[in-house]
Formats: sequence, structure tokens, C-alpha cells
Amino acid sequence: MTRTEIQKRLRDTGVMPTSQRIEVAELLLSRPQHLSADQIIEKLQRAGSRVSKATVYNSLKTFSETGLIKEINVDATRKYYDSTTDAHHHFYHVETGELIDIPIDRIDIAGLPDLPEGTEQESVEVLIRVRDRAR
Amino acid sequence: MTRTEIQKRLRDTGVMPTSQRIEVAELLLSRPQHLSADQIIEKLQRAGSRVSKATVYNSLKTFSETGLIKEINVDATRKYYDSTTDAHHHFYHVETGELIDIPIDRIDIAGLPDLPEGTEQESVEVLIRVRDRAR
DNA sequence: TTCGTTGCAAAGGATTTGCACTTTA
DNA sequence: TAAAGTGCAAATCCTTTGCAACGAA
Repeated sequence: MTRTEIQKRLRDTGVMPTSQRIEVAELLLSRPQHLSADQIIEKLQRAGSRVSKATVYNSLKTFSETGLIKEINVDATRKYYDSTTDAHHHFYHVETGELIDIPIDRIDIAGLPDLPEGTEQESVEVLIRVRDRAR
Repeated sequence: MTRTEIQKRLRDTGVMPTSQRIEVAELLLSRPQHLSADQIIEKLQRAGSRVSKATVYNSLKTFSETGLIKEINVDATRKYYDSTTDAHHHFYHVETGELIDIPIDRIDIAGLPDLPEGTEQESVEVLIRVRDRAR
């Protein structure tokens, strides 16, 4: 995704494409990945960027709210941000914290129970926790 | 679950059944439910208990480690503790924060992909996010 | 008496926020 | 030049931890 495409995507969702936001979006949207705010800040700094911590947090919050990225909560200690916003599933490596996407059509779910009275479905997500094989 | 049964369960998992731990365990294990540490502390205090915040946190941590209860991370801001430790799935009401159990055999999952190289499966969990139906 | 437990308050880590300054439209 | 965004530091929220007092074996 080029700088220009990113600017357009931001503008399309009503987010002013400042240089800081573009830096964050460019890093995150460059490929399917799952990063914490801290990892993003570290990568940006290592790349010589001067974006502040607060701005990264603010940007990630804004991006999540506008649907540009997706928040993932598997680890109670930190949020992860997913550059893939289409519905999909995940492997979660409990020891390394790594997340791996599973395409939505790769898993077949049958027999979903009726939703609780008065509610509508927002999403269905499968999380497969894995760990290094013993031996 | 009676006080005596709880004492036995604690002892069986190598956890010294102190009166504070019994209070916490009794509250949580009385029925299938999902509570945050804060909700537990509040309930205990409202019931006249004098268990300290630190002890509640310590107890919950110990219980999770010994498998007496299960930690749930759906909400990035806090942990929930599940009194049901058998594998099962959940509805999660994104507006109220409420969690509802779905029995494991109620959902049929087919075509799980191969696990990542060198890993073994720890669990498979389905999370269905719901919200109040519009109108 | 010994060792694990409790409880207070302080520490910690992740995220948010207040606010003055800067940028952009 | 008004509105929006940035960045620093302080504040907040949840959870953990240090440590002295306590309790059970």
C-alpha cells in the first residue's frame, strides 16, 4: 500500500492524513500483521521517526474507531492491532504472544446457538491457543 | 458447592484453604459466572467480608494457576474469571460486558487448519460478539 | 518456631488525558 | 486564524509486589 493510497484511505474515513498518522498507518498496513502499540513505537523509532508515544496511541485509537485496523484482545496486558480488518480467525501462541491469521473460510462452524434475546451478532471469532510441542 | 467441598478442592490442588481463599472461592464457584476482580471485591465487601484487595488478586492468580478457575481476556481493560473450567465457548455482549457460556458440544467446528509447525493445541475457543439489536 | 498468608501502601505497566504549542485548511 | 493534531508529562486504571505483622501447623 503506497503513501498515496494510505492518504486516500485516511481521508475516505474522515481522518486527517497528517504525516505522523501516515507513518503509523504505513508501518501497520504494509502487510498483514499484529503489533502492540509498544512494538509500533519501537519500530518507528528504530526507523528514525520522531512520532511521540501519545500520538501513536491516539492514532491507533482513531484508526480502530474508523475501522482502518482492528483491536485484538487476547493478552490481558496489552492490546494488539491487526492490519487485516476482514473477519478471520487466529492462532495464538501463548508463549511467544505471536498471532497468526486463519482465513475465514478455512474453518467451518456449524450449529451456532440462538443469540441471546434482543441481541444481534457482531462477529464470530475462533481463537486457537497453541504452545511449543512438549519434548 | 459447600464450604467443605471447597476446602477439599483447594487442598487437592495444593492450595492452603485459608478463610480468605475460601470466601473468594465460595463466591466465585457458587454458580457458573464471569466476574472481574473488582466485581468480586465489591461483592465481598457488600457481604461484610474484610478480605483485602491484594488478597483477592493473589487468590485469583493462585486459583487460575492451579486450574480452579479460568482467566478470560476479551476486554482489554480488565480480566474476567470464569468459574467454569471445562472447555466451552462464549457470547460476549460488547455493550454490557456480559459473558454467556455456550456448551462445547453446542457448536460444531470442522476443518481446523494444521497447527503452526512445532506447536500443539492448548484450546479452541469461539467468541460470538453481540450487541443490542438496533431498534 | 517456622513458613506460608495477609494487607497495606507503594510500585508497575499500558493507555489516556490536560494543555500549550504547532500545523493545516 | 480557527480547528485539528502533536507531544510532553502527569494522571489513571488494573494488577503486582515489598514487607512487616499474622496465623496455622
